[in-house]
Amino acid sequence: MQTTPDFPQMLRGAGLRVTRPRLAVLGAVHAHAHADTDTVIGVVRQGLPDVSHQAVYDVLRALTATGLIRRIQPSGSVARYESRVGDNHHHVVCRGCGAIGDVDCAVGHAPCLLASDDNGFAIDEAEVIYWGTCPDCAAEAADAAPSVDAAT
Amino acid sequence: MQTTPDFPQMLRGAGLRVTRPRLAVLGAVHAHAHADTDTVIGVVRQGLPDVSHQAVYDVLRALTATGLIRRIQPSGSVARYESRVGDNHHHVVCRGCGAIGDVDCAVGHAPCLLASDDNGFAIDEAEVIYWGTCPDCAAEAADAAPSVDAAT
DNA sequence: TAGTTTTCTTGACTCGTTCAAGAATTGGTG
DNA sequence: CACCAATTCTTGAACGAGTCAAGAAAACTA
Repeated sequence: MQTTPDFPQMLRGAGLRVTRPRLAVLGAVHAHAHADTDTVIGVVRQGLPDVSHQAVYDVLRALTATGLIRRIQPSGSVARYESRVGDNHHHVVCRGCGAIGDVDCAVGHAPCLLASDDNGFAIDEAEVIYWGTCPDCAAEAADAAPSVDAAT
Repeated sequence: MQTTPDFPQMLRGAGLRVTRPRLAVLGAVHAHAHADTDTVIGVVRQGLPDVSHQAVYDVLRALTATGLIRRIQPSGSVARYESRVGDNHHHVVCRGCGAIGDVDCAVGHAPCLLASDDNGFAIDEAEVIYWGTCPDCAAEAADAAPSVDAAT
């Protein structure tokens, strides 16, 4: 675990100018996995109170385009960002609260890249989303309905 | 291939009232796979010109909730609907034009349901989206840049 | 340090979708 | 066949994430 990623170096390496908003956004995404845009704006403004939301949108797009961060967006959710890139991992999403967790690729390396019939598409990535219920929501549901009977 | 699915029967079976907007929406989704809401509205209005967009939204939600149709929404796309349900198939999405194709589950039956580490989530579905380039967009790209050189 | 280009600020705006209240329709019952 | 209650549809407004556009500010280059 790198305790202090060299953000300026990362930006330069991606061909991007090093600016304070960009450092702040990059830092925010590294510190808060799966944060949505609003959360990123909030975190960024803790250090740079006057950053415009537009700047954050621009930066997030630039970072995503250069591969420094990854954008994920499960159905029914707003855009979220994470700093784990290049390792082809996937996500579990809770149907109840929308919580997201990381999941390493299940079947070895790049299993799903082999579709049974690719319709002539040139496939370059397989994105997997596991839908389910997180422990918290499961406990809540069990609490509300402990079992089939036992209700007044 | 069923040429004439019994839509009224399907609605009743799902515990829904049989109304003209619902029959029209169900028919539209069956006739146009992966259509977005706007397309569905357009198709529905060919037969029922005065249906409100709100009714279509309501019906699509009701049909999705009862499992008669499925809603898919790749990142950066609006909501789309399809009538293939219950067979756990997946999708290829073109990065260029957003075209969607169906893909049968690659590794047997329910492969991806086994995540390497489920974070304590109770997983009930694995959704796979293959990202790539459709034949049309590939041809267009090849046309614009036939090879590395050969440009003036 | 000056110049050029990229990036950020400000403010308005779009689009898909949802909310709310009342009118119309459906399916069941006498 | 007529009536009733519940559901569904119409109308019209509203919301929120994200985008567009123009000018000011900052970052790299020489």
